Amino acid sequence: MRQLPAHSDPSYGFSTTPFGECCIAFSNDGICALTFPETRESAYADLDNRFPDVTFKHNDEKADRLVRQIFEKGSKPVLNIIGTEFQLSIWEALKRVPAGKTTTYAQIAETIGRPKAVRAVGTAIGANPIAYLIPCHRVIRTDGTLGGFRWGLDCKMKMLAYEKK
DNA sequence: ATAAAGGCCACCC
DNA sequence: GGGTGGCCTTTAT
Repeated sequence: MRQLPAHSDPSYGFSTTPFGECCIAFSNDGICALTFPETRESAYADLDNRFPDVTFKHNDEKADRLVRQIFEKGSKPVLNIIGTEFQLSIWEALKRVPAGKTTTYAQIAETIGRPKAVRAVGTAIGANPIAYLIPCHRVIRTDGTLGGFRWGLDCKMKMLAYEKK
């Protein structure tokens, strides 16, 4: 699996979104993480766990600039997505789900040509490193119920309502 | 190498 | 509504 190069000026910072405070991590290669942690400590832990060999510089100013671009201007910044082949195929499929629409875990499994891997699809979606920009909140269960969400079903509902017209 | 844990689903009650 | 068995990947022993 590809790693985040240490020479690419990895940084992170906190900022405010319509869904609460987020932690965003980025480097010269693009955004590598966007999370909605309960506490800052858990945000650090999350980053450290995902990129054990990388030390990030604190830069709230740049973080804030990025967050404004995303949530105020609606632009789609460059992403630097790091994961296994299986995960990448799923996260790419997620990016093709338009805002305001939902899909199901089973449909994603179908899309990537692994119709039986539904359970694994759920796990991989849960491991999505870049919340919102990789729209894991648009995936619900086949029976129409919400399914799970890493940062709480509340947050998932807010995101869906926000996109629903 | 192997076990255990998942943001699931279909099927039963 | 709740419980079981099967499915597949990832992570931690």
